[in-house]
Amino acid sequence: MLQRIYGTAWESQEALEEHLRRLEEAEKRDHRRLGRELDLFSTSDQVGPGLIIWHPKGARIRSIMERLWLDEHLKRGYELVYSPHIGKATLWETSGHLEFFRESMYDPMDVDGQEYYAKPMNCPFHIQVYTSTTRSYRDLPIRLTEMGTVYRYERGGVLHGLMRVRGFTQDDAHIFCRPDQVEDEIVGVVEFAFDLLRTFGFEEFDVYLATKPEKAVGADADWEHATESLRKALDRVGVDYEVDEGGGAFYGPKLDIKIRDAIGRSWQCTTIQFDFNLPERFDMKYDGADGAEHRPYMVHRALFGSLERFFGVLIEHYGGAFPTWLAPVQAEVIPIADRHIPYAEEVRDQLVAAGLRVHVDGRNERMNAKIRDAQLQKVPYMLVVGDREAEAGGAAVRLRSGEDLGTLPVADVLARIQAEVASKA
RNA sequence: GCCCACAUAGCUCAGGCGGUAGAGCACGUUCUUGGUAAGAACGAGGUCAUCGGUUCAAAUCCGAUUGUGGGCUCCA
Repeated sequence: MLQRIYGTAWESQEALEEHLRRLEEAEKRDHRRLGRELDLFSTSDQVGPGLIIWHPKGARIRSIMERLWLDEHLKRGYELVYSPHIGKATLWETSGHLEFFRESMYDPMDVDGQEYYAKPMNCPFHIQVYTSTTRSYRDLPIRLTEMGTVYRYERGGVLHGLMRVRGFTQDDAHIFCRPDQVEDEIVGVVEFAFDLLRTFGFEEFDVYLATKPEKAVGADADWEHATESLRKALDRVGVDYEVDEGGGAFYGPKLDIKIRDAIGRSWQCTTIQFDFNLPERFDMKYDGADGAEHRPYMVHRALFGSLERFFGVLIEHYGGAFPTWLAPVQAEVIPIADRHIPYAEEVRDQLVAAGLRVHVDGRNERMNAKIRDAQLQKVPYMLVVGDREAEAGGAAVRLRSGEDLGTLPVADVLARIQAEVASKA
Protein backbone atom coordinates (compact mmCIF):
# COMPACT_ATOMS: atom_id res chain seq x y z
CA MET A 1 0.00 0.00 0.00
CA LEU A 2 1.27 3.42 -0.95
CA GLN A 3 0.85 6.33 1.34
CA ARG A 4 1.54 9.94 0.50
CA ILE A 5 2.88 12.11 3.28
CA TYR A 6 3.13 15.89 2.89
CA GLY A 7 5.38 18.11 4.91
CA THR A 8 7.31 21.33 4.82
CA ALA A 9 10.63 22.19 6.40
CA TRP A 10 11.83 25.56 7.62
CA GLU A 11 15.24 26.95 8.35
CA SER A 12 14.15 28.69 11.47
CA GLN A 13 11.27 29.26 13.80
CA GLU A 14 10.91 32.78 12.35
CA ALA A 15 10.66 31.50 8.79
CA LEU A 16 7.96 29.09 9.83
CA GLU A 17 6.05 31.81 11.65
CA GLU A 18 6.32 34.09 8.63
CA HIS A 19 4.92 31.30 6.50
CA LEU A 20 2.03 30.76 8.88
CA ARG A 21 1.30 34.49 8.91
CA ARG A 22 1.13 34.48 5.13
CA LEU A 23 -1.22 31.53 5.15
CA GLU A 24 -3.44 33.27 7.64
CA GLU A 25 -3.40 36.48 5.59
CA ALA A 26 -4.23 34.52 2.45
CA GLU A 27 -7.11 32.84 4.22
CA LYS A 28 -8.54 36.16 5.37
CA ARG A 29 -8.38 37.41 1.78
CA ASP A 30 -9.75 34.22 0.23
CA HIS A 31 -12.14 35.40 -2.46
CA ARG A 32 -14.53 32.54 -1.77
CA ARG A 33 -14.88 33.61 1.81
CA LEU A 34 -15.10 37.32 1.00
CA GLY A 35 -17.47 36.55 -1.84
CA ARG A 36 -19.90 35.19 0.70
CA GLU A 37 -19.24 37.67 3.48
CA LEU A 38 -19.56 40.68 1.20
CA ASP A 39 -22.37 39.05 -0.80
CA LEU A 40 -20.56 39.37 -4.12
CA PHE A 41 -21.21 36.03 -5.80
CA SER A 42 -22.03 32.41 -5.17
CA THR A 43 -22.16 29.02 -6.75
CA SER A 44 -25.01 26.63 -6.29
CA ASP A 45 -25.24 22.87 -6.26
CA GLN A 46 -28.50 23.28 -8.10
CA VAL A 47 -26.82 25.15 -10.94
CA GLY A 48 -23.64 23.14 -11.09
CA PRO A 49 -19.99 23.38 -10.13
CA GLY A 50 -17.80 25.99 -11.79
CA LEU A 51 -20.74 28.20 -12.75
CA ILE A 52 -20.81 31.61 -11.10
CA ILE A 53 -23.86 33.47 -9.88
CA TRP A 54 -23.04 37.19 -9.66
CA HIS A 55 -24.97 38.85 -6.84
CA PRO A 56 -25.96 42.54 -6.98
CA LYS A 57 -22.80 43.79 -5.28
CA GLY A 58 -20.49 41.66 -7.41
CA ALA A 59 -22.43 42.55 -10.52
CA ARG A 60 -22.07 46.21 -9.60
CA ILE A 61 -18.33 45.88 -9.63
CA ARG A 62 -18.43 43.86 -12.82
CA SER A 63 -20.49 46.51 -14.55
CA ILE A 64 -17.92 49.13 -13.58
CA MET A 65 -15.20 46.94 -15.04
CA GLU A 66 -17.20 46.43 -18.20
CA ARG A 67 -17.89 50.13 -18.68
CA LEU A 68 -14.25 50.98 -18.27
CA TRP A 69 -13.37 48.15 -20.64
CA LEU A 70 -15.72 49.44 -23.33
CA ASP A 71 -14.68 53.09 -23.03
CA GLU A 72 -11.01 52.24 -23.20
CA HIS A 73 -11.44 49.94 -26.18
CA LEU A 74 -13.44 52.44 -28.15
CA LYS A 75 -10.80 55.08 -27.40
CA ARG A 76 -8.13 52.78 -28.74
CA GLY A 77 -9.76 51.97 -32.04
CA TYR A 78 -11.44 48.68 -31.22
CA GLU A 79 -14.90 47.95 -32.51
CA LEU A 80 -17.50 46.23 -30.41
CA VAL A 81 -19.13 43.02 -31.64
CA TYR A 82 -21.47 40.44 -30.16
CA SER A 83 -21.64 36.78 -31.06
CA PRO A 84 -23.83 33.79 -30.17
CA HIS A 85 -23.03 31.24 -27.49
CA ILE A 86 -23.39 28.22 -29.75
CA GLY A 87 -22.33 27.34 -33.27
CA LYS A 88 -22.66 24.44 -35.67
CA ALA A 89 -20.27 21.53 -35.67
CA THR A 90 -18.99 22.53 -39.08
CA LEU A 91 -17.72 25.81 -37.64
CA TRP A 92 -15.68 23.98 -35.03
CA GLU A 93 -14.47 21.48 -37.59
CA THR A 94 -13.18 24.31 -39.75
CA SER A 95 -11.59 26.05 -36.78
CA GLY A 96 -9.95 22.81 -35.71
CA HIS A 97 -11.38 22.98 -32.20
CA LEU A 98 -13.09 19.62 -32.61
CA GLU A 99 -9.75 18.17 -33.55
CA PHE A 100 -7.56 19.81 -30.92
CA PHE A 101 -9.82 21.15 -28.20
CA ARG A 102 -12.63 18.61 -28.09
CA GLU A 103 -11.83 17.36 -24.57
CA SER A 104 -12.51 20.85 -23.23
CA MET A 105 -15.79 21.19 -25.09
CA TYR A 106 -19.22 20.06 -23.97
CA ASP A 107 -21.15 17.50 -25.91
CA PRO A 108 -23.23 18.94 -28.72
CA MET A 109 -26.95 19.55 -28.69
CA ASP A 110 -29.18 18.60 -31.54
CA VAL A 111 -30.93 21.43 -33.34
CA ASP A 112 -33.08 20.35 -36.27
CA GLY A 113 -30.82 17.41 -36.91
CA GLN A 114 -27.64 19.53 -36.80
CA GLU A 115 -25.08 19.38 -34.04
CA TYR A 116 -24.35 22.64 -32.22
CA TYR A 117 -21.60 23.20 -29.66
CA ALA A 118 -21.38 25.73 -26.84
CA LYS A 119 -18.43 27.96 -27.69
CA PRO A 120 -15.15 27.41 -25.85
CA MET A 121 -13.66 30.43 -27.65
CA ASN A 122 -14.88 33.49 -29.47
CA CYS A 123 -12.40 33.58 -32.32
CA PRO A 124 -14.38 31.76 -35.01
CA PHE A 125 -17.19 34.27 -34.63
CA HIS A 126 -14.93 37.26 -34.91
CA ILE A 127 -13.41 35.70 -37.98
CA GLN A 128 -16.91 35.59 -39.47
CA VAL A 129 -17.08 39.34 -39.09
CA TYR A 130 -13.82 39.62 -40.97
CA THR A 131 -14.74 37.24 -43.76
CA SER A 132 -18.26 38.61 -44.17
CA THR A 133 -16.92 40.88 -46.89
CA THR A 134 -13.77 41.41 -48.96
CA ARG A 135 -11.04 43.27 -47.12
CA SER A 136 -8.51 45.71 -48.46
CA TYR A 137 -5.10 46.39 -47.01
CA ARG A 138 -6.55 49.86 -46.37
CA ASP A 139 -9.10 48.36 -43.93
CA LEU A 140 -6.42 46.98 -41.66
CA PRO A 141 -5.86 46.84 -38.81
CA ILE A 142 -9.27 45.62 -37.74
CA ARG A 143 -9.69 45.27 -33.99
CA LEU A 144 -12.79 43.46 -32.82
CA THR A 145 -13.65 43.12 -29.18
CA GLU A 146 -16.34 41.42 -27.17
CA MET A 147 -17.06 40.37 -23.60
CA GLY A 148 -17.42 36.82 -24.80
CA THR A 149 -18.80 34.17 -22.49
CA VAL A 150 -17.32 30.77 -23.18
CA TYR A 151 -17.88 27.32 -21.76
CA ARG A 152 -15.11 24.83 -21.23
CA TYR A 153 -15.18 21.44 -19.63
CA GLU A 154 -12.72 21.51 -16.77
CA ARG A 155 -11.98 18.39 -14.80
CA GLY A 156 -13.67 18.28 -11.44
CA GLY A 157 -10.50 18.41 -9.38
CA VAL A 158 -9.26 21.67 -10.87
CA LEU A 159 -12.25 23.91 -10.21
CA HIS A 160 -11.56 26.63 -7.68
CA GLY A 161 -13.84 29.50 -6.73
CA LEU A 162 -13.70 32.20 -9.37
CA MET A 163 -10.19 31.28 -10.42
CA ARG A 164 -10.99 28.15 -12.36
CA VAL A 165 -14.54 27.76 -13.63
CA ARG A 166 -16.53 26.13 -16.41
CA GLY A 167 -18.28 29.18 -17.78
CA PHE A 168 -16.47 32.48 -17.95
CA THR A 169 -16.45 35.76 -19.79
CA GLN A 170 -13.32 36.84 -21.60
CA ASP A 171 -12.55 40.44 -22.42
CA ASP A 172 -11.63 39.07 -25.79
CA ALA A 173 -10.35 40.86 -28.84
CA HIS A 174 -8.90 39.85 -32.17
CA ILE A 175 -6.65 42.04 -34.19
CA PHE A 176 -6.26 41.42 -37.89
CA CYS A 177 -3.43 43.30 -39.50
CA ARG A 178 -0.68 43.42 -42.10
CA PRO A 179 2.87 42.30 -41.39
CA ASP A 180 4.08 45.89 -41.36
CA GLN A 181 1.53 46.79 -38.70
CA VAL A 182 2.26 43.98 -36.30
CA GLU A 183 4.83 45.70 -34.14
CA ASP A 184 2.79 48.85 -33.56
CA GLU A 185 -0.26 46.75 -32.82
CA ILE A 186 1.59 44.76 -30.22
CA VAL A 187 2.99 47.90 -28.63
CA GLY A 188 -0.56 49.21 -28.45
CA VAL A 189 -1.80 46.05 -26.77
CA VAL A 190 1.06 45.88 -24.28
CA GLU A 191 0.64 49.52 -23.27
CA PHE A 192 -3.09 49.04 -23.03
CA ALA A 193 -2.60 46.01 -20.79
CA PHE A 194 -0.32 47.79 -18.35
CA ASP A 195 -2.56 50.86 -18.25
CA LEU A 196 -5.56 48.73 -17.47
CA LEU A 197 -3.84 46.59 -14.85
CA ARG A 198 -2.39 49.64 -13.12
CA THR A 199 -5.83 51.21 -12.99
CA PHE A 200 -6.89 48.23 -10.91
CA GLY A 201 -4.08 48.75 -8.46
CA PHE A 202 -1.47 46.30 -9.74
CA GLU A 203 2.09 47.53 -9.80
CA GLU A 204 4.26 44.46 -10.24
CA PHE A 205 4.29 42.22 -13.25
CA ASP A 206 6.05 39.18 -14.58
CA VAL A 207 6.16 39.03 -18.34
CA TYR A 208 6.84 35.88 -20.31
CA LEU A 209 7.53 35.60 -24.01
CA ALA A 210 6.81 32.09 -25.23
CA THR A 211 8.44 31.01 -28.46
CA LYS A 212 7.89 28.33 -31.07
CA PRO A 213 7.38 24.81 -29.79
CA GLU A 214 8.47 21.59 -31.47
CA LYS A 215 5.12 20.92 -33.06
CA ALA A 216 3.82 24.03 -34.77
CA VAL A 217 1.90 25.21 -37.78
CA GLY A 218 2.73 28.24 -39.89
CA ALA A 219 5.75 29.41 -41.84
CA ASP A 220 9.04 29.89 -40.02
CA ALA A 221 9.33 33.40 -41.44
CA ASP A 222 5.98 34.34 -39.90
CA TRP A 223 6.95 32.87 -36.55
CA GLU A 224 10.15 34.83 -36.61
CA HIS A 225 8.49 38.08 -37.59
CA ALA A 226 5.81 37.66 -34.93
CA THR A 227 8.25 36.70 -32.19
CA GLU A 228 10.54 39.54 -33.15
CA SER A 229 7.66 42.01 -33.02
CA LEU A 230 6.82 40.83 -29.53
CA ARG A 231 10.40 41.37 -28.44
CA LYS A 232 10.61 44.78 -30.04
CA ALA A 233 7.33 45.85 -28.57
CA LEU A 234 8.50 44.84 -25.09
CA ASP A 235 11.71 46.78 -25.61
CA ARG A 236 9.88 49.83 -26.89
CA VAL A 237 7.52 49.80 -23.93
CA GLY A 238 10.50 49.14 -21.71
CA VAL A 239 9.49 46.08 -19.74
CA ASP A 240 11.66 43.26 -18.54
CA TYR A 241 10.61 39.79 -19.53
CA GLU A 242 11.63 36.21 -19.47
CA VAL A 243 11.74 34.00 -22.52
CA ASP A 244 9.92 30.71 -22.30
CA GLU A 245 11.74 28.87 -25.03
CA GLY A 246 9.38 26.57 -26.93
CA GLY A 247 6.49 27.50 -24.64
CA GLY A 248 4.26 28.99 -27.32
CA ALA A 249 1.05 27.47 -28.60
CA PHE A 250 1.28 25.28 -31.68
CA TYR A 251 -0.40 28.08 -33.64
CA GLY A 252 1.77 31.02 -32.61
CA PRO A 253 4.10 32.72 -30.13
CA LYS A 254 2.56 34.44 -27.15
CA LEU A 255 3.14 36.91 -24.42
CA ASP A 256 1.71 36.39 -20.95
CA ILE A 257 1.55 38.98 -18.22
CA LYS A 258 1.23 37.79 -14.66
CA ILE A 259 0.30 40.26 -11.97
CA ARG A 260 1.54 40.33 -8.39
CA ASP A 261 -1.10 41.02 -5.80
CA ALA A 262 -0.87 42.88 -2.51
CA ILE A 263 0.69 39.94 -0.69
CA GLY A 264 3.06 38.96 -3.46
CA ARG A 265 1.17 36.18 -5.15
CA SER A 266 1.33 35.87 -8.92
CA TRP A 267 -1.70 35.48 -11.18
CA GLN A 268 -1.95 34.85 -14.90
CA CYS A 269 -4.41 37.23 -16.53
CA THR A 270 -3.32 38.95 -19.70
CA THR A 271 -2.41 36.88 -22.71
CA ILE A 272 -1.48 38.03 -26.19
CA GLN A 273 -1.22 35.28 -28.79
CA PHE A 274 -0.46 35.18 -32.47
CA ASP A 275 -2.43 32.73 -34.55
CA PHE A 276 -1.12 31.29 -37.80
CA ASN A 277 -3.67 28.52 -37.79
CA LEU A 278 -7.11 30.11 -37.98
CA PRO A 279 -6.45 32.58 -40.82
CA GLU A 280 -5.38 29.59 -42.88
CA ARG A 281 -8.30 27.39 -41.89
CA PHE A 282 -10.85 30.10 -42.57
CA ASP A 283 -9.00 31.24 -45.68
CA MET A 284 -8.86 34.81 -44.46
CA LYS A 285 -7.38 37.32 -46.87
CA TYR A 286 -7.11 40.91 -47.91
CA ASP A 287 -6.28 42.58 -51.19
CA GLY A 288 -2.85 44.12 -51.04
CA ALA A 289 -1.55 47.29 -52.64
CA ASP A 290 0.07 44.98 -55.15
CA GLY A 291 -3.30 43.69 -56.30
CA ALA A 292 -2.61 40.22 -54.93
CA GLU A 293 -4.35 38.42 -52.08
CA HIS A 294 -2.57 38.20 -48.74
CA ARG A 295 -3.15 36.42 -45.45
CA PRO A 296 -3.65 38.80 -42.53
CA TYR A 297 -1.84 38.35 -39.22
CA MET A 298 -4.17 37.47 -36.41
CA VAL A 299 -3.65 38.25 -32.73
CA HIS A 300 -5.87 37.04 -29.89
CA ARG A 301 -5.69 38.99 -26.71
CA ALA A 302 -7.48 39.18 -23.39
CA LEU A 303 -6.32 41.75 -20.84
CA PHE A 304 -8.36 40.84 -17.78
CA GLY A 305 -8.21 37.29 -19.07
CA SER A 306 -11.56 36.30 -17.71
CA LEU A 307 -13.79 38.58 -15.71
CA GLU A 308 -14.34 35.84 -13.18
CA ARG A 309 -10.70 35.18 -12.50
CA PHE A 310 -9.77 38.85 -12.57
CA PHE A 311 -12.55 39.60 -10.11
CA GLY A 312 -11.26 36.83 -7.86
CA VAL A 313 -7.77 38.30 -8.01
CA LEU A 314 -9.16 41.79 -7.34
CA ILE A 315 -11.04 40.60 -4.28
CA GLU A 316 -7.90 39.03 -2.86
CA HIS A 317 -5.68 41.93 -3.88
CA TYR A 318 -7.82 44.43 -2.00
CA GLY A 319 -8.86 41.98 0.68
CA GLY A 320 -12.44 43.00 -0.10
CA ALA A 321 -11.74 46.68 0.69
CA PHE A 322 -12.31 47.94 -2.84
CA PRO A 323 -11.19 51.46 -3.68
CA THR A 324 -14.06 53.92 -3.71
CA TRP A 325 -14.42 53.98 -7.49
CA LEU A 326 -15.06 50.21 -7.46
CA ALA A 327 -16.85 49.77 -4.14
CA PRO A 328 -20.36 48.41 -4.63
CA VAL A 329 -21.58 50.65 -1.82
CA GLN A 330 -19.51 53.81 -1.59
CA ALA A 331 -21.25 55.33 1.40
CA GLU A 332 -23.49 53.97 4.11
CA VAL A 333 -25.72 56.59 5.68
CA ILE A 334 -26.21 55.81 9.35
CA PRO A 335 -29.15 57.51 11.07
CA ILE A 336 -28.62 57.63 14.82
CA ALA A 337 -32.29 57.22 15.71
CA ASP A 338 -35.42 56.42 13.72
CA ARG A 339 -36.37 60.07 13.57
CA HIS A 340 -33.25 60.72 11.50
CA ILE A 341 -34.21 58.29 8.74
CA PRO A 342 -36.01 60.86 6.57
CA TYR A 343 -32.97 63.12 6.67
CA ALA A 344 -30.68 60.15 5.98
CA GLU A 345 -32.75 59.35 2.91
CA GLU A 346 -32.50 62.95 1.80
CA VAL A 347 -28.73 62.78 2.04
CA ARG A 348 -28.72 59.49 0.15
CA ASP A 349 -30.97 60.88 -2.59
CA GLN A 350 -28.69 63.85 -3.11
CA LEU A 351 -25.63 61.64 -3.44
CA VAL A 352 -27.37 59.05 -5.62
CA ALA A 353 -28.63 61.83 -7.88
CA ALA A 354 -24.99 62.81 -8.36
CA GLY A 355 -24.13 59.27 -9.42
CA LEU A 356 -22.84 57.76 -6.19
CA ARG A 357 -23.73 54.36 -4.77
CA VAL A 358 -25.21 55.04 -1.36
CA HIS A 359 -27.31 53.02 1.06
CA VAL A 360 -29.21 53.97 4.21
CA ASP A 361 -28.96 51.61 7.16
CA GLY A 362 -32.48 52.07 8.48
CA ARG A 363 -32.44 48.98 10.69
CA ASN A 364 -33.58 49.13 14.27
CA GLU A 365 -30.04 48.86 15.59
CA ARG A 366 -27.81 51.12 17.58
CA MET A 367 -25.47 53.36 15.68
CA ASN A 368 -22.53 51.37 17.02
CA ALA A 369 -23.84 48.19 15.44
CA LYS A 370 -24.43 49.93 12.12
CA ILE A 371 -20.90 51.28 12.13
CA ARG A 372 -19.55 47.88 12.95
CA ASP A 373 -21.47 46.29 10.10
CA ALA A 374 -20.44 48.97 7.62
CA GLN A 375 -16.83 48.42 8.71
CA LEU A 376 -17.14 44.69 8.21
CA GLN A 377 -18.68 45.29 4.79
CA LYS A 378 -15.63 47.50 4.11
CA VAL A 379 -17.74 50.44 2.97
CA PRO A 380 -15.35 53.35 2.29
CA TYR A 381 -17.54 56.12 3.74
CA MET A 382 -19.84 56.07 6.74
CA LEU A 383 -22.08 59.10 7.02
CA VAL A 384 -23.52 59.39 10.50
CA VAL A 385 -26.53 61.66 10.75
CA GLY A 386 -28.28 62.76 13.94
CA ASP A 387 -29.83 65.91 15.28
CA ARG A 388 -26.68 67.99 14.89
CA GLU A 389 -26.12 66.97 11.28
CA ALA A 390 -29.75 67.35 10.27
CA GLU A 391 -29.67 70.81 11.80
CA ALA A 392 -26.51 71.77 9.96
CA GLY A 393 -27.43 70.08 6.67
CA GLY A 394 -24.36 67.86 6.81
CA ALA A 395 -23.09 64.46 7.78
CA ALA A 396 -20.43 63.24 10.19
CA VAL A 397 -17.92 61.45 7.99
CA ARG A 398 -16.08 58.35 9.14
CA LEU A 399 -13.70 56.52 6.82
CA ARG A 400 -13.26 52.77 6.92
CA SER A 401 -9.72 53.41 8.13
CA GLY A 402 -11.43 54.60 11.31
CA GLU A 403 -10.53 58.21 10.65
CA ASP A 404 -13.18 60.72 11.74
CA LEU A 405 -13.43 63.74 9.44
CA GLY A 406 -16.03 65.46 11.59
CA THR A 407 -19.20 66.99 10.24
CA LEU A 408 -19.10 68.24 6.66
CA PRO A 409 -21.79 69.82 4.48
CA VAL A 410 -23.33 67.24 2.14
CA ALA A 411 -21.96 69.15 -0.86
CA ASP A 412 -18.43 68.77 0.51
CA VAL A 413 -18.92 65.07 1.13
CA LEU A 414 -20.10 64.69 -2.44
CA ALA A 415 -17.15 66.63 -3.84
CA ARG A 416 -14.70 64.62 -1.82
CA ILE A 417 -16.08 61.25 -2.90
CA GLN A 418 -16.38 62.35 -6.51
CA ALA A 419 -12.77 63.48 -6.55
CA GLU A 420 -11.69 60.15 -5.13
CA VAL A 421 -13.73 58.27 -7.71
CA ALA A 422 -12.33 60.37 -10.54
CA SER A 423 -8.77 59.66 -9.44
CA LYS A 424 -9.54 55.94 -9.18
CA ALA A 425 -7.39 55.91 -6.05
C1' G B 1 -9.25 12.67 -14.46
C1' C B 2 -5.95 10.73 -10.29
C1' C B 3 -4.54 10.67 -4.65
C1' C B 4 -6.24 12.23 0.29
C1' A B 5 -9.83 14.44 3.41
C1' C B 6 -14.50 16.49 4.42
C1' A B 7 -20.26 17.14 3.97
C1' U B 8 -24.97 18.54 10.81
C1' A B 9 -29.60 25.52 10.60
C1' G B 10 -28.24 31.12 5.86
C1' C B 11 -22.77 31.31 8.17
C1' U B 12 -18.99 29.22 11.74
C1' C B 13 -19.08 24.88 14.34
C1' A B 14 -20.31 21.32 18.65
C1' G B 15 -22.59 16.58 19.44
C1' G B 16 -23.72 11.72 18.26
C1' C B 17 -18.99 4.10 20.01
C1' G B 18 -27.12 3.02 16.43
C1' G B 19 -32.84 4.89 19.85
C1' U B 20 -34.95 11.09 14.64
C1' A B 21 -29.97 17.01 17.31
C1' G B 22 -27.31 21.89 19.98
C1' A B 23 -24.49 26.82 20.41
C1' G B 24 -22.92 31.58 18.59
C1' C B 25 -23.78 34.84 14.64
C1' A B 26 -27.48 35.99 10.91
C1' C B 27 -33.11 36.14 10.47
C1' G B 28 -38.41 37.54 12.67
C1' U B 29 -41.35 39.98 16.69
C1' U B 30 -41.39 43.13 20.89
C1' C B 31 -38.97 46.52 24.17
C1' U B 32 -35.29 50.12 23.58
C1' U B 33 -34.07 55.67 20.05
C1' G B 34 -28.90 54.94 21.38
C1' G B 35 -23.22 59.87 19.05
C1' U B 36 -18.38 56.39 16.05
C1' A B 37 -16.77 48.40 15.84
C1' A B 38 -22.02 44.00 18.51
C1' G B 39 -28.51 46.99 23.67
C1' A B 40 -32.11 43.23 25.62
C1' A B 41 -36.00 39.50 25.69
C1' C B 42 -38.70 36.13 23.04
C1' G B 43 -39.30 33.31 18.51
C1' A B 44 -38.82 30.76 13.99
C1' G B 45 -35.41 27.76 11.34
C1' G B 46 -32.47 21.09 10.26
C1' U B 47 -36.10 14.48 6.14
C1' C B 48 -27.84 15.72 9.90
C1' A B 49 -25.76 16.16 1.03
C1' U B 50 -28.36 12.17 -2.13
C1' C B 51 -29.38 7.03 -3.13
C1' G B 52 -28.81 2.15 -1.56
C1' G B 53 -27.13 -1.74 2.13
C1' U B 54 -26.72 -3.80 7.30
C1' U B 55 -30.19 -3.51 11.56
C1' C B 56 -36.03 -4.15 15.52
C1' A B 57 -34.15 0.85 14.69
C1' A B 58 -29.39 4.70 10.59
C1' A B 59 -28.14 11.53 11.29
C1' U B 60 -24.50 7.86 13.55
C1' C B 61 -21.95 1.71 10.59
C1' C B 62 -20.89 0.12 5.14
C1' G B 63 -21.05 1.21 -0.27
C1' A B 64 -22.03 4.27 -4.37
C1' U B 65 -23.17 9.09 -6.18
C1' U B 66 -22.95 14.37 -5.92
C1' G B 67 -20.57 18.56 -3.95
C1' U B 68 -16.47 20.93 -1.38
C1' G B 69 -11.28 21.49 0.30
C1' G B 70 -5.95 20.28 -0.40
C1' G B 71 -2.40 18.12 -3.80
C1' C B 72 -0.98 16.30 -9.00
C1' U B 73 -1.76 17.58 -14.22
C1' C B 74 -3.79 21.37 -17.43
C1' C B 75 -5.56 26.54 -18.31
C1' A B 76 -8.40 32.54 -18.70
